[in-house]
Amino acid sequence: MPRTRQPAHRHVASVTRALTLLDVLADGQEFGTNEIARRTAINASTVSRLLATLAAGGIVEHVPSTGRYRLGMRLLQLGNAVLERLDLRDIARPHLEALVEATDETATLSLPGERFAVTIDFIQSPSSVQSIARVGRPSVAHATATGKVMLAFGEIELPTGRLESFTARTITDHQALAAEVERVRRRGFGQTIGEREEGLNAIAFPVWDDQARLAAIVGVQGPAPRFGSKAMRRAVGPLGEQAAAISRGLGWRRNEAVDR
Amino acid sequence: MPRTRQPAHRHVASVTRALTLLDVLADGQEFGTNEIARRTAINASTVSRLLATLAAGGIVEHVPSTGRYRLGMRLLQLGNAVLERLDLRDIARPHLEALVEATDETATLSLPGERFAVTIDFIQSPSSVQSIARVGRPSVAHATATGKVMLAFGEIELPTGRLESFTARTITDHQALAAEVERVRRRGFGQTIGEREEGLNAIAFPVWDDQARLAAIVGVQGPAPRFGSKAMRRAVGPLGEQAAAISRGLGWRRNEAVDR
DNA sequence: GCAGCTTATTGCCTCAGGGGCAATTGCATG
DNA sequence: CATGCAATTGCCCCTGAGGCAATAAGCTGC
Repeated sequence: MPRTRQPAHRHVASVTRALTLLDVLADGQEFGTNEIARRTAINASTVSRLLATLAAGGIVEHVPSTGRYRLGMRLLQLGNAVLERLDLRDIARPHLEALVEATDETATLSLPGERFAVTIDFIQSPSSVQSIARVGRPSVAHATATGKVMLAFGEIELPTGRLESFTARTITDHQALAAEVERVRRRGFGQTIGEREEGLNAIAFPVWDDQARLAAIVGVQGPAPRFGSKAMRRAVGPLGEQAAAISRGLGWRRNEAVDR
Repeated sequence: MPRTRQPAHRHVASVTRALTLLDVLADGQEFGTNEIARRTAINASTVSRLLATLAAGGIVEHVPSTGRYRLGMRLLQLGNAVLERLDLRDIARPHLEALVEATDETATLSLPGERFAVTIDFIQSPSSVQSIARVGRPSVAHATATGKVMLAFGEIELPTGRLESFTARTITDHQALAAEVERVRRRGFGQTIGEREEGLNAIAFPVWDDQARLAAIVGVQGPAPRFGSKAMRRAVGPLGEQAAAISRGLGWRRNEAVDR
């Protein structure tokens, strides 16, 4: 099996355009053809034809009653195919449970991505009614504990564009972010205090694969009144332990999986 | 808001091709460019460029170590965006729980699609170790209880192509299928006995929306030794009740949602 | 280590097919 | 009833997508 020529391809414009449509639809709302055309600056006739093509593949669906389009069922299937291969989840699950047991807060497992980390599993705190985690949800790099861990330990450079502000405490300055990432690196874990969402605090630890590269990120998050600095400090120990335990689990699994 | 011209569009070929690639990748395996090219009868250079385009959008990812491609994280996000809008799930959840409580078997909730139904939620039987349900999994129309309900009560015509055989009991004859569907219609629910999978039995009921159209399908399934004909007969009552309860729930919700 | 296989990617050329415009149809609104 | 906006489609032109062949990079067996 040959390898390793880095793809620096000519892209297929119509496919790129189709993906742009999905960007618009990704927030869960329904949109009309013209609405999408306006938001993407693609000609409405083109949008109409692209949507029809995507609809034929089940990627989007046409809602007859409104004449608008939304994401289709096929995406459920595809999304789940992705989930199925993440055996990482199976390994990590008991540790997430242990974490919730120990901290009484919501525990999350995320995978580092290109620009943000993606939640692939979580266990809700028994005390939280409202869901604050969701599979597939992106963790913004500069404003979440998970994201900071990704920046600190993943092999990626810091974001260069504008840093979106979510609350008054969000780090929006590149210098400050670099310093914070350095702190995370030294301290070994990431932390946010109301930077992504008012009153939401979190800490997150890296999970390493057998090559000592960032494989995943585990985090604990909770509402400020309950999960304040004291509770966070108490949670650091258990979280670090469980993160390490998952790393060890990955090691075994990897070794088993190596077949050559 | 204008409406209702039925799209009978010219499709965009490159996008269709891109979707074909996803078909191949959908089973969860990794594939190389040439491998995919062979399976889809698309030229390898085209496949290479399409994959690069999809990879740029996060729909697939390039695994550097093997040089192959697999489905990407973005699909998690998109799949979950679909799930988020299915408030049907929230309505149905307690009823699924009640069903598991009553029958001790796995309960599923599915949405009728074009050619098959899609599982959108389920609760595992406490007695089953092995998972026999999964979100996003398609229920074949002619070989599952859920699928039969879809054929019987959805506004779609029976499949015309070859009926794939999964076990010795799978209905593969169109006449026989028509008769079975008619029986489902009269009896009010669907049933399969080892037709989709050896030793797996199931029954399924329709859920109606306020327009008396098929909105969803609830089912109960279990292994033959435990969930035999007697157990199935016992399960019919509770299943029918819960299905009706969900239909009522939908009614309320719809009425609340109507804003014009 | 070399010869010969396979695989992935890219340059180049050509022409099919995709994009844009404008016309058409269908609703909605005043 | 007139006007306006949305969605789709016919048509034409030209771009950009696809195919071929060349190239690069492994991997396999000897």
